Amino acid sequence: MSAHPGLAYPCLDTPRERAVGYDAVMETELAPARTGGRLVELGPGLALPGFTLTLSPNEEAFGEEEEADFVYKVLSGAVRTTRLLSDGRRQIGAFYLPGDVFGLEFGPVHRFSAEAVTQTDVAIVRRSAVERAAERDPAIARQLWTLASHELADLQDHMLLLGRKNASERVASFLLKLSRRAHSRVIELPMSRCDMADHLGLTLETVSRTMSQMARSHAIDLPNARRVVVHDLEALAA
Amino acid sequence: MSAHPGLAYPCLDTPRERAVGYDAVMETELAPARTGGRLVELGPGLALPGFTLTLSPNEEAFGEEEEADFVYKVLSGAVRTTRLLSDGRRQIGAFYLPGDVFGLEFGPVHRFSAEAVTQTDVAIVRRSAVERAAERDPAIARQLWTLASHELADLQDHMLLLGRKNASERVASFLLKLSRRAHSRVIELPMSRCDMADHLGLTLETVSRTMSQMARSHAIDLPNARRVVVHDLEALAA
DNA sequence: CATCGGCCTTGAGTCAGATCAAGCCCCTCG
DNA sequence: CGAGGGGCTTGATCTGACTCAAGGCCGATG
Repeated sequence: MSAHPGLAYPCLDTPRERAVGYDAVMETELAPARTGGRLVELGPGLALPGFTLTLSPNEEAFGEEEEADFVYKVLSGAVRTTRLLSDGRRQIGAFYLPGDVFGLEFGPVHRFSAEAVTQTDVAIVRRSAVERAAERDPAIARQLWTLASHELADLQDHMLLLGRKNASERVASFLLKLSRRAHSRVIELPMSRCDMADHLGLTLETVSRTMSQMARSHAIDLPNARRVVVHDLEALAA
Repeated sequence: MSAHPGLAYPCLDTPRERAVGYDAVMETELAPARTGGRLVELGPGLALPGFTLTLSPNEEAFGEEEEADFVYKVLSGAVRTTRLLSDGRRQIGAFYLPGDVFGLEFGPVHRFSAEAVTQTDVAIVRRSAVERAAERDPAIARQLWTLASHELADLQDHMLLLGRKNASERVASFLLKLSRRAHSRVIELPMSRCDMADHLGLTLETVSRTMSQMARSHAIDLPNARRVVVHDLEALAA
């Protein structure tokens, strides 16, 4: 459970080194009884033995093309999944907040990398254990399909956002989603403007300007850069 | 199996009427022996009893929010999946060509609509039959996960395209994908410029201009609007 | 407490792609 | 064969978001 030093790099610095530290985890995971394994609840009524692990900011949980041996659940902090173009352009597919499951792959390898946004605790479960459980119990299989279902629905929504919405609609949709998710009009943003931009298909300057504009028009409050109070975003989005 | 008249509408005309014709299908499907049911191969070694159906251009296979009772496979023609914004902006999530399976949902309802691009034959299988088969046989369940896997991988790629690529990269990626898919440098485009634009997050004019430009620089040939011969797209995309 | 380094904001200028507007091509149908 | 219409192309213009650049804020650090 040791935290490895996060790799500091500017916003658009390209190829990141793989954070190490998995060998130890994999070893301990193979002997759960001796090393403090615990039950991880991947879904309602879907608990499997696994382990916890702390990631430093920007540390990778897994990299693109890496073997998908584990399924992850965020306990605290935040995780982003990213794909890179060879020249360093980056697309953040999704952010995962406490309670979210990520890294649930269908194929043998991950098709994107996952990195901690801030210091983050994750629980991990061996994929083989998940698969065995699903084959034993159709209800568990259905649970997994439900997880994947929400994932896919979010991706579809996000494609519409990336393909057809303008800057203020994108930012508004994002903030509304976070607000709904937090059940609160007050949002703590764990991610930088650059992360938001790479998620929304904008530049960080445009994100910043758009949020300033929203604050000026009293659709939101910005007590500081990482805190947003939503007032009248519905009106603004429309 | 009767073809219902396609609804003719301009490119960006918004809310489409639901094409009817399912009641008949559902009835026949319930009595397969008597009405010509056949085995539909959803994946390698995954054949289930189902039916065929012909869709006219622009006819819906299913609509957004409709119950996901069937899984579909394209036999001939082409299908697009679309999501709409209230003001008519449209995002085409994917095109499905002969051999492709679509409409495989995790949740109870479809999260997008599916329409025929051209006249299209599809095979349909009851979803309940698919689920029952998956619960009986883990190998079938794995087949379904593989299908979903490719779907998800494509969505991820497409998000990167929508979020971070410029117009010529988008068109180039699209044409390359079709070319790879067809195992041929000659592509027949079943879809209009408008459909391409709504898939790539561009306007139809930009798609047209970009392709003309590619033809002028001899990266492609355009014998006519719906046929493309790929020459040197790799170079152009880079 | 001063300095440093990330982030964030803001401004000015530019440009890729959207918008608006003809006109063309080609297929269908009378 | 001529008219009509849908889809495609092309041109002119506009504009929203990007780029480049400067400076401010703030937390970490010595």
